[in-house]
This record gives sequence, structure tokens and C-alpha cells, in this order.
Amino acid sequence: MQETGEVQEQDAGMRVVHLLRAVTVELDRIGERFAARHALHPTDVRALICLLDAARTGTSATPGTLGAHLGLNSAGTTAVIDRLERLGHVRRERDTRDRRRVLLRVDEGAVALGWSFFGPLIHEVVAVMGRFDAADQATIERFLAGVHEAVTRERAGREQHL
Amino acid sequence: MQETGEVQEQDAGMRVVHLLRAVTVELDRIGERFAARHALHPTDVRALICLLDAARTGTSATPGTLGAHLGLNSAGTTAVIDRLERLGHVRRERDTRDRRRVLLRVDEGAVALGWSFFGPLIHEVVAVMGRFDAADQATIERFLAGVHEAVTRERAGREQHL
DNA sequence: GACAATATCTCGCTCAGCGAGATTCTTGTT
DNA sequence: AACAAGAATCTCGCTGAGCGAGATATTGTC
Repeated sequence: MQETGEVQEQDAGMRVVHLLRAVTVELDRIGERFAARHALHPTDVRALICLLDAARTGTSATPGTLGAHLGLNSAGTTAVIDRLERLGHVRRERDTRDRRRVLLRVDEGAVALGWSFFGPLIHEVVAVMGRFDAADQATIERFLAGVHEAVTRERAGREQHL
Repeated sequence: MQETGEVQEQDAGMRVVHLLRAVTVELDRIGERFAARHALHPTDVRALICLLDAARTGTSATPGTLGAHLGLNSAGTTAVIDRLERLGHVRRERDTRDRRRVLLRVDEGAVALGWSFFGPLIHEVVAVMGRFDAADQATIERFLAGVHEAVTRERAGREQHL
């Protein structure tokens, strides 16, 4: 990794790549920890996050949207919802307009659970941001937005050829 | 996924948190895509990354270190290595010093496979970094290092109470 | 009303990962 | 040297997540 400090200038990019990867690995691990602690599977955590996102933005979630989001089969999606429902984190409610559909309502306890997971992380990141002045914060934000856009584009490109 | 309309979070910290999360989600998805395309499981990809890291830093990998890194059981670890070996990505070699141990050697093809996965991503991130001057790059690096340190500490703290 | 499309669920199967324990080799003790 | 304790890995049997195929119920269209 540390090749005697050669080519220091352009290696900032490489160091940042490795830092980004390290951060994602850590976040994944925290997710796994959280899952294990609450008798959930990693997939269930992802599902819960997805449902909380939907609740936060006001959009109503259904088994279909959830499954698409998680990349799961309809059978697998049913299984995930069954598990979450059994734990009382989510309820199924028939849509009165289109009675084929089922609306997924997250329980209050699940929202609290979500915050107990994200809260400390958010706090940490906000604290780190606090060490920088407004101009630097804007720089950081632009960088992350750029990475997000680039990575999303990369993925979209890979989806192309199957 | 997208924060359309929701302007309540004008706090830069919050926006950065969401960006970080979005980036990790995208990276995870790319990993899944990569896995599906090469007849690998997500765990196998993580294992491959771990082995490539070891090869890159010169440290010799064993089933034990790999399993610890992946959070797998010894039985599960054996299974992962079996799969990778069957695909020709890794070879088992008895350690001549401590003949209880097995050393894991990654095949040349696996290294190439790793680069075909990471290469484009690295290129993208480096390109984004190229949009910033040296001072801003240093800021970004300090920020990510700070987040990494904070997140790692968070996880360590959670490991505490089981 | 017959028909295709849509949303969800059921059934049977495969295989990743777990726990328990077997195997092989090393190291320290006597 | 012989033996016990420990370490690294592997084998076996099992549970359960997720898949494919198909069943069921509901909607809009002709």
C-alpha cells in the first residue's frame, strides 16, 4: 500500500478510493451487527430501511415495490414481509382502491428501531462535518454528490449488458 | 432513495449522511451485479476482495483469517474456499512451517477479475477527484478519514455489549 | 361476460451457512 | 520420548433464505 511515498500527488485519488471502500465495509458490518442483535437478517434490515424511506417521503410501499427494491423474487418478498410482520415491525393492509394490492405500514416501534440504528451514525458524521468550515463542507458535499452520480452511472452502464 | 421535495434537511450534515448511504447502497449493488455475472455469491466477492487485499499487502491469507474477516463459521469458510477453488480463483497450499495451516494463493485470473471489477470504479472516483484542486482534495481526504475513524469507533462500541 | 394483465401468495426445491465433532499437526510438560 | 492440551482445518447433518413455477384474486378492456 505505502510504496515509499512515490507519486504522492495523484495517489490522493487512490487513497480516497480505499477510504470510501473502507467506510462502506464498516457500514455494512454495522448493519449486520444491528441485524443479528434484533433477530433480523441483513435482507430484513434493508427492507426496513426501504420501508422507512417510503414512510418518510410519504410514498406508500407495497410488496411489489419492496421486492423490486431489494432485487427479490415475489416468493422471497412474501417471506421477508412475513418475517417482519411476525416481529410486529410491519402490518399488511389491503388497498381499498385496488384490492389486489397490499399496503405495508411500518409500526411505530420499527421507526424507533430505525433511529436507534441510524441515530448514532448520523451524529458521528455530523460531528465530523462540524470540524470543517462552510466552504469545505460545500466541497465535501460536491465531492460526494459527484461520486454518487458517477457510481450510479457506472452501475446503470453495467445493467446494460444484462 | 431520492430526496425529492424534502427540503427540511437543509443541514449539510444530513445531506452528507444521505449521500454516503446512497453511495454505499450503489457500491453494494455493483458488487451484487458483479457476483451474479461471474457465478459468484456476494460472500464470494467479499472473500475475493479480502484475498486480493492480502496479496496486495504481502500478508499470507489462510482459511482462519478469511473466515474471521467475513464473519463466517469454519464450516462456512471451507465452503467459500471450495467454491473459489472449484472456479480456479484460488489454490490451497499447505504451509511448510506449520503444517496445520493452509495458505490461500489467488490465481492470476482472479487478480484480473478483481481489476475488471474495481478498475472502472477507481477510474470514476479519480476523475471526480480531478475536478478539485490540491487543497480541496486534502479536505476531502481528511473528511473521509474522519468518517472512517468515527464509523469504525462506532462499530467497535457496538461490539462491546455483545 | 370472456379475457388479458396485474399483484400477491403457495409449494417444492436448492444451497449457503451453522453447530457439533472428527482429523491432523504443533507445542509444552513431564 | 510420550502424552496432553491446543490450534487449524475439514466433514456431516440440519435449518432456513430465496428461486422457479404455478395458483388465486382483482382490475380494466373488448
